[in-house]
Amino acid sequence: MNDRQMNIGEAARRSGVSARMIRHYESIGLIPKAPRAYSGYRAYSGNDVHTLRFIRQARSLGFSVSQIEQLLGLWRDQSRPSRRVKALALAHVAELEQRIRELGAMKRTLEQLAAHCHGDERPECPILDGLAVPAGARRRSPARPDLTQIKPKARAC
Amino acid sequence: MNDRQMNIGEAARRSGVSARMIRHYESIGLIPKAPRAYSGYRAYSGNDVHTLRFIRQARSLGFSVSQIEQLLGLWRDQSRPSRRVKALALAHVAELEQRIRELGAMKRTLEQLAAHCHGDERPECPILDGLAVPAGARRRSPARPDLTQIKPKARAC
DNA sequence: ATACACCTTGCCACGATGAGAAGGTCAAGC
DNA sequence: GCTTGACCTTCTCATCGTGGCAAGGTGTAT
Repeated sequence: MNDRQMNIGEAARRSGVSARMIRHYESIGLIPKAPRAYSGYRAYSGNDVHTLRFIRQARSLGFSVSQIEQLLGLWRDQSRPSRRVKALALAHVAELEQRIRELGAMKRTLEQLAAHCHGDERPECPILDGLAVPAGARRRSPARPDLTQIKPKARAC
Repeated sequence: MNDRQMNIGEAARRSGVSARMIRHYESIGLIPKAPRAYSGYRAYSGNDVHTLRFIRQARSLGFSVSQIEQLLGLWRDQSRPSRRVKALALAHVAELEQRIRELGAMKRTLEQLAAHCHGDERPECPILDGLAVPAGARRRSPARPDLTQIKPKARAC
């Protein structure tokens, strides 16, 4: 029943992946090039929609496109050892934890600064003062190398 | 002693902002155009370095460039009400919290999927199955009621 | 004079997504 | 037939912060 071919719009609606992103995924090789109808329109099957849903789900869990590439490969490989999938998933969990820790550190620092700020009409502001002073100089134990330096992985989500 | 003018490289070293990013910040108007020596080299003062450190610190706390623009404005305005700074900071804390929540939700979902995966040589894999099924349709897994119901917070191996 | 470190500008790339332009295709209604 | 409107095609540009590379000018030390 799902063997009906459909255009990109319907595939987008059914999968939850925008038509724009379907084309994008095709262009970067994440999904194979869709066959074209005589009109030049891309033609998708129910199976393709299934794949797109897989991709959307993986994206919503924060997997990068290259990770999804691997996941798709494992998904299609009926004889994969589940060990490899689990390793991928747990590695991603670790990444998520790392990013959560980084954001948490930012939040904590900022909250501490904000806690000391009156937040009224007066100009004195420990928040601005805190930003103006290098992070390490604000510590009780003056560890020279600023271990508080965090490097966001250039990947906002 | 800090009135000495310096080239971009030294300003970068002293502030912790790369020369590249200093030029970038200048080009997008976050910092004013640096005066040029006869050679065409940009000339920076100790004050400029101070500003750059402020920027670096704000970036490391996750403020966006446009937010930093506002913070710089408040920093320079000696008569700002600290209320406005605090509002900015707390709004950013809320953003951070939001992102942390999102990442935490991803992590939790992924951990739950991983917890049910044996992670051995066999191909069966609840992780891939979970990705293949739309999120809403995965309330319970009737296939293995013993695992899903007994272990609420199963930890992955 | 020659080497080398530093500076300049400019373009390209990342990742995932959105916006828009300019044009082709299809199906329904007259 | 013809028009309309929804849908499709490709293309380019923008986001955001950062890095890389290239080609060329400058400054200083040997």
